[in-house]
Amino acid sequence: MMEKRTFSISELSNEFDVTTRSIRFYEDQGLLKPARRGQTRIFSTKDKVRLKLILRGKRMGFSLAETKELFDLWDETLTGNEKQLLKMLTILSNKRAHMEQQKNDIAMAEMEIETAESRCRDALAELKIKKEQQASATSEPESAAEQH
Amino acid sequence: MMEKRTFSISELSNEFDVTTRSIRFYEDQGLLKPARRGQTRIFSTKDKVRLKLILRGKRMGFSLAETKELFDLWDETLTGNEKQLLKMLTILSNKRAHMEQQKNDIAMAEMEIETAESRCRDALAELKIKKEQQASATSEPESAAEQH
DNA sequence: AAACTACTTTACGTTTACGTAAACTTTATC
DNA sequence: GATAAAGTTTACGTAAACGTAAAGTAGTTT
Repeated sequence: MMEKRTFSISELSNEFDVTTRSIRFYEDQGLLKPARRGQTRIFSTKDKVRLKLILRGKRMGFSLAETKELFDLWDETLTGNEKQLLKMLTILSNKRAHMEQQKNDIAMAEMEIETAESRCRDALAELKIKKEQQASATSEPESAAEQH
Repeated sequence: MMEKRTFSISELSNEFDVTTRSIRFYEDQGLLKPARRGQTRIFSTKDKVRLKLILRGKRMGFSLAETKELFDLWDETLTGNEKQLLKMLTILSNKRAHMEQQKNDIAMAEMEIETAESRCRDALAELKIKKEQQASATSEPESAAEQH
């Protein structure tokens, strides 16, 4: 019932399509904290979840530093004092605002993509008509006379 | 009725909250093509629109090179051959996919932000209760005896 | 005319997020 | 026990997107 609970670096690398270099870099920056067996890194499911969050954060435009700050604050909420908790709430609120902006951006972009697509389709249709005219002009030479 | 049709670099800089350095850099990279009066740049409304698109692209995670490619293809659709138009449609389709991914990411993140917020609120409520208990313990010393 | 303001070019510096190569260790396989 | 496979550290290199400083020009206000 329980998922496999540890992962090698290459397993994560394959699963998330990210280089081992990147994973090690994320550890170096304090975003991941894999255990070790000898020298070898052993990643827990927590590490795996965090890696997923890192990558999603990147897609959303967050820097590694921002994501790390969130992770750190999140850990502190377990034992956190009031100040930390309030700071966390502030940051979460900012993320919300950021996401609202992004939703707006996406909505605008979607509309523009639609108009761009129809412009392309129209242009293609134009080309097609021209081609057909050309074809009929060569196969029915008398129509060339009509062009006078 | 018509909007003012030209802008100085600092006007755009102020309006979009971006440095003049960035604007010049965008020109340097071929994303903007302001006219000149002597040495001085004169930006048209088209430039202004493009600047807006550049910035929104950035917020959406597009590189300047990607945005430039879109601009170039867009211009070509006016005179474009079939190949260019089909390429444009492909790219637009990719952008759509990208945006679907982003919408997914945002939806997930929104959920997680909500759970994070309630965790914070719960923790704050806990702290408040503790504080009140402490306060009543000091103001009503006999309750200390109850702790036996 | 002097000073101010906005604009310009040139060019080197900086941060982020890795890529890439070299040299080494540990573990599994033949 | 050699050799391959997967892992490691160390360290220099790189692309993108500007920041920043220097030095010059062009118009305009005092």
